[in-house]
Amino acid sequence: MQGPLDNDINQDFQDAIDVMQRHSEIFYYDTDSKYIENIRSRDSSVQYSVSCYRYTPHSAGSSAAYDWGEASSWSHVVPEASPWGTPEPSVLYPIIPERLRKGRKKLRLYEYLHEALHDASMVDSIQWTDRGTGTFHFISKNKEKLAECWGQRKGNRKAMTYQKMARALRNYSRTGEIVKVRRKLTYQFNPLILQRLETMTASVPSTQELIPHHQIPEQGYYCSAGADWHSWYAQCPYPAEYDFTSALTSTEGLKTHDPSQ
DNA sequence: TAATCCGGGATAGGCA
DNA sequence: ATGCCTATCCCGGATT
Repeated sequence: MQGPLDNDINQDFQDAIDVMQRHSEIFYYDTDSKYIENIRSRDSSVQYSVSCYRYTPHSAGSSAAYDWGEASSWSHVVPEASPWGTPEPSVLYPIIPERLRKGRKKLRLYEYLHEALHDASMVDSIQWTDRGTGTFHFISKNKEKLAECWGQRKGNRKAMTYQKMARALRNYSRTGEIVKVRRKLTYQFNPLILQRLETMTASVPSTQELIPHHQIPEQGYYCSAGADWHSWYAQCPYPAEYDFTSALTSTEGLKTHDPSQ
């Protein structure tokens, strides 16, 4: 349940992020075992803010794959020197560098969209409509850019288009992972999926980490996915089919009951 | 009327 | 080799 106060806090918090995004350029890149995140202010009077994270494999010395669900793999460290004192990184990675994903199942579209929703460079393509309910929308003008990025991320030979990406999104309405909202270019995450994505996001560096913790409301955006179940359930095309118990415990996608069983 | 968006069948490709 | 799952392709209808 989200009260008016929560909404006010969330709105203020979102406003703050919007201001940051408007006045800053946020870049990510990684070195050997470190992931460096920068907010470079467009206002020269404001100093850069830098966050640096060290990725620590659990079995030292081995080539252990990055454990997506393991929060302790990342630790916040103080960078030895400002990355801006070093040559500009030639490659800027998306929020989750693809090469850190090895050993993990293929990136799902809804995971990518969730990433994009936290990616300042994608704010002109996709935005939260209501983060608390997991509702988001594409920006008509730039939605193709997001689709192209998705296609590139997948390594497709042919260019991805919004048409094709939206078709994949509609497939999710069958599994309940994402449903279409009766509003143009607007979709909604399943609350359980959103909760899981938010949990994963919280274990990986994000722009949220750049905000001093004492300034983050305890029930901030990242925790507000506690989810408007009723509104989501109303959108669900096959509500009777969802197995919420297994969905809560499963690490995979939502399962559906086979009526024939 | 054209452009855009949406829905869905068919199929390719990866994976267990 | 097979079946399942997901993404992609493509077309037609609805909406703006």
